[in-house]
Order: sequence, then C-alpha cells, then structure tokens
Amino acid sequence: MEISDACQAFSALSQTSRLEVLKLLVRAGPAGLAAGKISGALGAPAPTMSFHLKELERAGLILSRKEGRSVIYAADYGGVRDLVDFLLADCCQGDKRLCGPYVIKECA
Amino acid sequence: MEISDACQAFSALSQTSRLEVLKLLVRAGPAGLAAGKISGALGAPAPTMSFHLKELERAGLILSRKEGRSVIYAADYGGVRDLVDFLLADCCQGDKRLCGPYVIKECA
DNA sequence: TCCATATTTCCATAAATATAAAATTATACT
DNA sequence: AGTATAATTTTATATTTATGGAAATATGGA
Repeated sequence: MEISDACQAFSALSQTSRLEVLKLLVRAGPAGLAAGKISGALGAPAPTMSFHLKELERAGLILSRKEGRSVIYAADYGGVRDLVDFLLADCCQGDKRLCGPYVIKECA
Repeated sequence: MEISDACQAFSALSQTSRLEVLKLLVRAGPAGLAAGKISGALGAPAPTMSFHLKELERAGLILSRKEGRSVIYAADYGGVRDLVDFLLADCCQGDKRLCGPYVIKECA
C-alpha cells in the first residue's frame, strides 16, 4: 500500500459522519445497508451522505452494489485490514521485542 | 474510546507529512527522535513540523519528552492500538463468522 | 408512457486546515 | 551576562473540504 492510499483512507475517516458510516457498516456486516437507510440512520441529507459514501468508497473502505432502485453499501473488510497493517508495518525495524507488548494481540 | 477521539486521531493521520512522521517514529521505536531530526528527515521547516507534531500528540498517537534542549518524540503504541481496536469493535454485531476470515490475523 | 422512489451530480457558500515567515521561549555553554 | 542552539507560538495567507438546495439520472410499477 502506497502512503498516498493510506493517507486518502485516513482522510476518509477524519470526519465524524464518515466514521459513523463505517462503524455502522462494520456493525451491519457483509449484507450492508441502502444509501437511503444510511442517511436516514445518521440524519444527514441525501446529497451530503452521497458525497461521504463516495469518499469512503474511493478510499477503499466500503463497497457498493446495485439492487433494484437501491445502492447497497457494505464495509470492505479487506481494505480496512490493509490500512491497519500499513500503520504497523516495519515496526521497530522488525524487532518486536521493543513494542510487542503494546501492539501484538493475544490469540484465543 | 469516543468517536470524537477516533476522529481526531484519523484526522491527524490524514496528511502525508504527519503520516510519514508516524511511520518514521514507528520504525524508530521507543527511543524516538528529536524534533529537529524529524523535520530534517522529512524536509519540512521547523514551524510546520512543530504544528504537525503537536497535532499527532494531541491525537494520542505520539509522546514527547524533553532532553536538554531537544524535544524527543516517540510513537505511542498504546494509542495506535486503541485506534485500531476502535475501528473493528462490535464487528458484525459480534458474530465473527461473518467477517473473521477478513479481519482476524493468524497467530504465530 | 407516466409517476413515484432512490440516488447522484452540479453548484455556490461556509468552514476548517496547512503553510511558513517573524517573533518568542527555553536551555546549555563560555 | 552574552551567545548559539532547539523548538514553539503567533499570525496571515492560501488551500482544501463540507454542506445542502436544485436539477439530473436511473429503476420499477400502474
């Protein structure tokens, strides 16, 4: 992942409405939600939400598909994962003893 | 973590210079780097970099300490971790069967 | 075809953010 | 005290981004 891609993704998340959209879609799961449901749920006018959804899609964080008259948006889990990985890549020059306790999750 | 905190953190990362700073500090490890070294390494004037460093610190992504005349900045691994966790909290309403393959990392 | 619904594009305005020069503060050394 | 170094604050300007009304596009049903 290029730094400009990561930057665009973080930029997409740097706005309350858009962050709320992603959280909503992460909660909703792969089934996703229609654009109208999203703008309704978050109380934003349709044009405003359309602008934000396009931004999130351009950033590779959500996906869209058409179903009848609706456009269904869903979280792009792969994209989110790539972004997280980018942030911690090459951590401590590869020496995980330095930061491991802070960064590595216990596994179940 | 409040959504406004997460938003502020993503906002801090939504800018190439600042994202480069965090990557640089993540690579540098807990020892960190002096403000002057950072602005030198990234080719930005001191006031500009000072503005960006303050932004990253305010967002809880880096820490600073004074050493003589220098101010040493280092990645705040706990803060980064909290941010990542926020993004995927309550994923698929807790049913990891839906998105697990995309989100959960294999453990070594 | 005509109408209602769903969403987007266009556009103008408002608001937030980045940049860097100049001035300021703080520390160390002689 | 005097001087050099390190970093920050102040300030003004330039740039980017968000917002939502009005108009346009696309689909499905009567």
